[in-house]
Amino acid sequence: MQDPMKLDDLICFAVYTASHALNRVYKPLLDTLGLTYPQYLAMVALWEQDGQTVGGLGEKLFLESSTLTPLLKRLESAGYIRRERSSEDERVVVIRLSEEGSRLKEKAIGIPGCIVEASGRDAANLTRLQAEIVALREALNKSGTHG
Amino acid sequence: MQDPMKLDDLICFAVYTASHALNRVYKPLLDTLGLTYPQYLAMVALWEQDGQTVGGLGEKLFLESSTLTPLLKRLESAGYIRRERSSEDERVVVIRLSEEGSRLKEKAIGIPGCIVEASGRDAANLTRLQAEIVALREALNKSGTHG
DNA sequence: TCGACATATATCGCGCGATAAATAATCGGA
DNA sequence: TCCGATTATTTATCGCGCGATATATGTCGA
Repeated sequence: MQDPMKLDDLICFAVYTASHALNRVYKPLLDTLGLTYPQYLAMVALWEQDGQTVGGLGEKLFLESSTLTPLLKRLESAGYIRRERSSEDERVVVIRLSEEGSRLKEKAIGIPGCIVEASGRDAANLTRLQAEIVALREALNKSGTHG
Repeated sequence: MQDPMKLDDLICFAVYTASHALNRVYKPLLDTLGLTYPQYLAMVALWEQDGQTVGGLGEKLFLESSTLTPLLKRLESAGYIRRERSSEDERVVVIRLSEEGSRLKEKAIGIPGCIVEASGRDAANLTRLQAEIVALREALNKSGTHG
């Protein structure tokens, strides 16, 4: 039997380094928008559906509110979003895109295409891989909650 | 044509969240070893081949010396490694496992199996996915160096 | 042998991300 | 009305990751 502890055979190492590689491709693109990678993902979530709550965003992005709150504050001080307490339920904070935040989507619209190109694969191939990675994520998340 | 800006369709989002999911599975396991995730990967690289240089490790792990040096210093102060300047070339720093660092492998040996189990897949399936993710990483890295 | 350039690592500064734990405010039901 | 649950914020801590720069050493050629 082979050594189970080979770096290049670890799925975690593959994902870890792929994540960095993606980050490096994204960085120059996101720099022009003044966004970090997680901030970009939060903006994508908001472009998709404006007016989400902090908790709702956290569920989508798999982030805790203690991570999200400072991140959202940075987006607010950058002028891309507003944070408003809901009048119906004062515990809840609703995130709304500002004009500038909405407009930013136009500048970002080409980014996913750049990534597809950099991946050197066609869209269908990438979609299939993406679905497999999501399945892995789901299995891992499930294993955590079960014990 | 569909909106290219859907969160759940972005490969980057899949990788980003899968990386987090992995991290959460690893965390309790690594806590018992006193290692962080990147530190664990550095140790795996060293268990595989002791006596590597800082630069060599950086190439394997895709990390700059400005990231690696502090990380290795933390491993050194934890007592897992030693950092020794090469006598042949005084510019080079060679990393060697301490006794304790070598022994740590025994405590870590079960971890990859835990991850496989948490993934809910058989080893062959996981190996195939892992290879695909590596291929993605390689393509992305290549795209960066080419321009 | 000297000087210019290359290489290997370290240092510094920066900001962010992530977590845990404590706090506060609010909601809703018994 | 009170108590547990929910939602978000705050605080403190830590490490990662990068770019730019510094330092020391090595190398090669004139």
